[in-house]
Amino acid sequence: MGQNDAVPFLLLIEDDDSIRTALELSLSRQGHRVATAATGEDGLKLLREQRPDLIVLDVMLPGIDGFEVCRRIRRTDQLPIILLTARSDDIDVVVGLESGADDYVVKPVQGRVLDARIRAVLRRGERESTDSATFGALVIDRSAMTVTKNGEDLQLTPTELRLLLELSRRPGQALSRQQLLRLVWEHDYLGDSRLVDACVQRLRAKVEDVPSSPTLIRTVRGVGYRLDVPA
Amino acid sequence: MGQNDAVPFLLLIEDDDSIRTALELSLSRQGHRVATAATGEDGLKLLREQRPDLIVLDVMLPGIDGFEVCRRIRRTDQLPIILLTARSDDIDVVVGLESGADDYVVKPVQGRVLDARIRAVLRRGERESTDSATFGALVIDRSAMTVTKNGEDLQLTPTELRLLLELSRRPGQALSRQQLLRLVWEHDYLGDSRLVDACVQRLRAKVEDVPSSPTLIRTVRGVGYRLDVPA
DNA sequence: GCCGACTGTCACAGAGCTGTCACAGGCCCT
DNA sequence: AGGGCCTGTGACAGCTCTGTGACAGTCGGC
Repeated sequence: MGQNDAVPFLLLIEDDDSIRTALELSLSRQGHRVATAATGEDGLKLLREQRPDLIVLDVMLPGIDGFEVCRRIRRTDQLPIILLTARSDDIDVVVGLESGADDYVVKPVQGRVLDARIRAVLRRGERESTDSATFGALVIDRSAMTVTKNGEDLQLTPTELRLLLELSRRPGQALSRQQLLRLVWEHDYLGDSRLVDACVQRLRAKVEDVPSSPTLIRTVRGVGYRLDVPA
Repeated sequence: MGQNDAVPFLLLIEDDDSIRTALELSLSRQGHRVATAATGEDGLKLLREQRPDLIVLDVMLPGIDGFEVCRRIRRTDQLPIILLTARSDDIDVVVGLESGADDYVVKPVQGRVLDARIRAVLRRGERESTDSATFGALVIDRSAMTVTKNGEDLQLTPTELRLLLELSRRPGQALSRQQLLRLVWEHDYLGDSRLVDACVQRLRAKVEDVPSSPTLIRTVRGVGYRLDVPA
């Protein structure tokens, strides 16, 4: 199963021998592992046997065409598919993408362009499960609801976590105490309480390297606080 | 906040008035909600305020260009970005995709093509429901609907099984009690009942090695629970 | 340097959250 | 109809977290 290998494992389905060979060579050079097939049937068979990470699929194939291969794959599989074609009609692009492809590339295509598109599609797949933001050594995983600093898990309380999440959604932007109260506490009133300050302090104690001279959660005098993106 | 709306909420960043207006109209017709900005700065500001589901970003912008906007967004945000440009040089495509964009579209572009590409990027490959999933010593067989621990069959009750299945479909992702109620019980309301907690506890008793210090089904304070993939 | 305003820090009491348990009703099977 | 297993509920204890007020420290303007 290719899913978690470091090197992407691709299946290239293309009937034209010279194009197939050229692309296989080029993609191998870019650091991919490549399996190839010349027909849709062979491709579907290889897919089941080898479980690639991504499929590059020519549209004009003998027998069942690329659109149909794409649809059949999509009935049972969610793996990324890039359609490859000589036709650049808009309607083809739409049909291709609607049959479930992730991208549609028009031939002739430079190896490094295809490579870049492959990486973009694979990246997208990885991202679906991890919505994260990075601030220096701090990584906020919004789906797991965890925060790590230099790779170590930080134990944040629910309020601290909500505060950090709201700040991280507006990086570099100063948020007033009033705004933070609304966003994090869902209060509308502001007594002159030290509520926000106290929570910021507790958060800094866990997040900052030197809590007394913070570099991430900066104080904006007369306003509130701001989460900075280190340079 | 666009995250869970049915209608995709897009942010279009494009400095050319006529193109921007045309695209906005076209995308609205395709059923999207659209916000627009004419500069990178305004776009970044709108992004933070409005939290769109996807960004369509022109490359040639006054001030900071599209590539740079893209890179800045990627430091803290994982939302999909489609680059839009008049230049079709291969090198630009590569640079664009490497600055973190999900797709790269060359102007002029038909509305329905852009729409198809937007939908392709947004299409969330609902996590592939492979037949079996493994979490440490735990193996979940979705087609047989059985769960084994160190090879031994576990006798889960129907509700426990549904709960485990829902958690395992989103490994590493924290699910709130509310979400779990909807997914497992098909409730919409959340009284302060201990329902979810009680079921989790029963599940842990069967699934965890040491139920009192669980390593698989983790509590996320203030949120809910999460099924972790052991390292 | 002085002053006022703003911010950081601390300790503590009360609130809130979670884990746990016992129990009653419901469902299914026999 | 009876019995056994599931399931949902409420109560409760333990623990963590939260909000508050007081006070010290810091910053900036004059």
